[in-house]
Amino acid sequence: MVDLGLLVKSHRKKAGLTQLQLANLAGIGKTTVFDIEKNKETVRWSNILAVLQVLNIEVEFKSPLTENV
Amino acid sequence: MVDLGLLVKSHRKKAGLTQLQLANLAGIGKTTVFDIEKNKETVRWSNILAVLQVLNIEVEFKSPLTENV
DNA sequence: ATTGTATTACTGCTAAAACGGTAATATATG
DNA sequence: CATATATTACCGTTTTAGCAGTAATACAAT
Repeated sequence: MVDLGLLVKSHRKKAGLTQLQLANLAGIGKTTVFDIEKNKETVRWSNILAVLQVLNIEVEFKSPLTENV
Repeated sequence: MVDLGLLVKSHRKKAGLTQLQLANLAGIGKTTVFDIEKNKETVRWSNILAVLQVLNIEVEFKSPLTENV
């Protein structure tokens, strides 16, 4: 697994956004953005997806069975 | 985005597991496994991770900024 | 067709995530 | 240093995901 929290944080910084701005853009609460950056894994998948979309981050799943997207 | 539900389902089948068995192995409820396979995005990230671990599926995040893992 | 198994669907209850507010700490910036 | 902004942390409240139980439907297999 990758450090999702750090990934989100670095992308947010690169985009020049504060946690609050990112939260608003993603349509979620600031606390949740904070939690995601802290790698709290009990957040909703939908909330993570919302953040990733704003930051233009894609998700890929890989396994020995999948050589595709 | 990929069809995570279908991905989980196909991997589960390949592993010869029922939803209930997968749920038990992942330490979550059968309802949640069902929800994941139905692409319900309001499930907890931790529960998705638990299922992915059992099925040996890895997660990757990609963006124009990340050429690495 | 019938029996068995798996999946899908629905229902309350409970636990906890999400949230805004606020406060304290940290991190700039002048 | 001082001021401003951002981050981290904590706290109630509200919302809701998670869950087991159950029932109904689908799907095999005999």
